[in-house]
This record gives sequence, C-alpha cells and structure tokens, in this order.
Amino acid sequence: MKEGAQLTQAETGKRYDVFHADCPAREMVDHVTSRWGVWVLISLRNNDLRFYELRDSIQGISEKMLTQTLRALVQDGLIWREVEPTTPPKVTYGLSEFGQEVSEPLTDLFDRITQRLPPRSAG
Amino acid sequence: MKEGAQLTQAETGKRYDVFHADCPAREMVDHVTSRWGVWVLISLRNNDLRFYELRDSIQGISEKMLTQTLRALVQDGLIWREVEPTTPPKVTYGLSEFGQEVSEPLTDLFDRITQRLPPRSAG
DNA sequence: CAGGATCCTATCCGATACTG
DNA sequence: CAGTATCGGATAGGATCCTG
Repeated sequence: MKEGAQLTQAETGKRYDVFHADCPAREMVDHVTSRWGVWVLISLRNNDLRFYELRDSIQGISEKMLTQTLRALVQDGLIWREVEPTTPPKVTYGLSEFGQEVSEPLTDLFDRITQRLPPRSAG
Repeated sequence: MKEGAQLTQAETGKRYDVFHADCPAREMVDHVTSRWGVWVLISLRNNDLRFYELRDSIQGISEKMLTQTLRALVQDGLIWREVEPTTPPKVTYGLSEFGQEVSEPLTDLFDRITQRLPPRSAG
C-alpha cells in the first residue's frame, strides 16, 4: 500500500509525522481556510443566503472571488446551490451537512479570536 | 464611536451583519488560516519543535515561507520562540496559551475533514 | 542549524466589460 | 440578479546563494 495516507491527530500522538503533500485533506483544508472560504462558511452558518446577500455580508470581497470561492466549496460538497430560474434569477446558497460539520470549528476559531482580541469597546 | 466593531456569532443570530473589513479579528484569522500557518499551529499542538523539525514535518513548505509564517505567528503572540545560542544554534518553537486556544478548533477542523474524506484504504 | 537577501515566477485578485 | 471573460497590477512563494 502506497503510504501518504493522512493520520488523524488522535493517531499520531507520538511525533511529527503529519502533513504529507499528497494528503487529500490538505487540499480540502486549503479550500476551507482560503482567504474568503472561511467567511463564506461562517456567513452561511446562521442562514442560507443569496449571492448578493453574501456579497454584502462579507465586506471587501469582489464578485469574482465570491463566485470562485462558492464554486470551489460547492465542488467540495460543503455547500449547495439552488437556482430559481425566475427573472431576474435567484440563486441561494446554504451549508450541506458536511459544510455544517466543518463550519463549526471555524466559527469556534473565530469566536475565540474575537473574544481574546482587543477590549476595543473598553476605550 | 466609529462602528465597525466585530460581533461574535452568538450575538448576531439575526441576519448577516458580520465581517466588516476593518475588524481586527479579520486580520488575525487571515494569519491563522494562512496557507502554512494552519499546519504550523497544528504541528506544534503535540509538542514543541525545532526549525528543521517543522520543515520536515510540513511537507512542501520552503524554508522561506516557514520563516515568514513563524515570524508572523510569533508577532501575533500565538507561538513563542526560544533560541539557544549554541554552535550550531538551536531554535525551538511552541504554542503560547493563546496559540493553544486557537489551534484547538483548527485541529478539530482538520480531524473532521480527514475523517469525512475518502475511504482511501477501502480501495 | 537557522536563518537573511535576492531574483524570478505563478497565482491571486480587483476592475472592467459583457451575457441570460 | 447572478454570473462569465479578459486584462493587468500586486503579492505569494519557490530557488538559489550567503552568513553567524
């Protein structure tokens, strides 16, 4: 058997033998933690959103990057995409079950950082 | 007061009003979820590591990027750096308390993805 | 061993224009 | 509204050489 399979943290307690380059999880994690992927996934945690809602929600994202990010995440099976062929068209995105699984630790990460960060309102 | 302060997920249940561009957490999250930052943080979860151990641990990373990533994470207060001025020098890195806080959800994310991913050994 | 400095390339990504 | 296609600047990041 070709090695290169990835081990979970639980299995690797011993030393530092993780992160082979050909690990399939590498690519997936890279998508999830991509510059905009993080925010798309977190945005969709509360509710499904339409394209323009996502755009407005995530300040600074361009339509191009939103499109690209959404496409990648849909391909990865993390979010679904529903098209209502009305005029004008209406496209809605939401988390798949897997997407919810994944967005949980992401939200957790986000919350831990914001909580730790500046007591900005203290000033 | 200038708005733009970030709200935690818990507070925003209502709609999609998160992710202002000037949110301080944005930058921090971007560092943490950077291409290599993720793997450095996860690598250090089990034990402190020396420079070359990190390099060997994270397949595909160049020394340049490892250096850059480490420097950024040290500046953010996520990891510490200890230099023993021997010959040759010996530099060790490890997670700060904050770094441990942050690497937890990251490891969680990683584990969820690897568990979900291909039953590669099924073939 | 643990980097710094330099060069150079790939890609990211925003701006713009166009489509159904 | 929700994209696609194209162009060009900015940046990420690899390769190589050099230092304490």
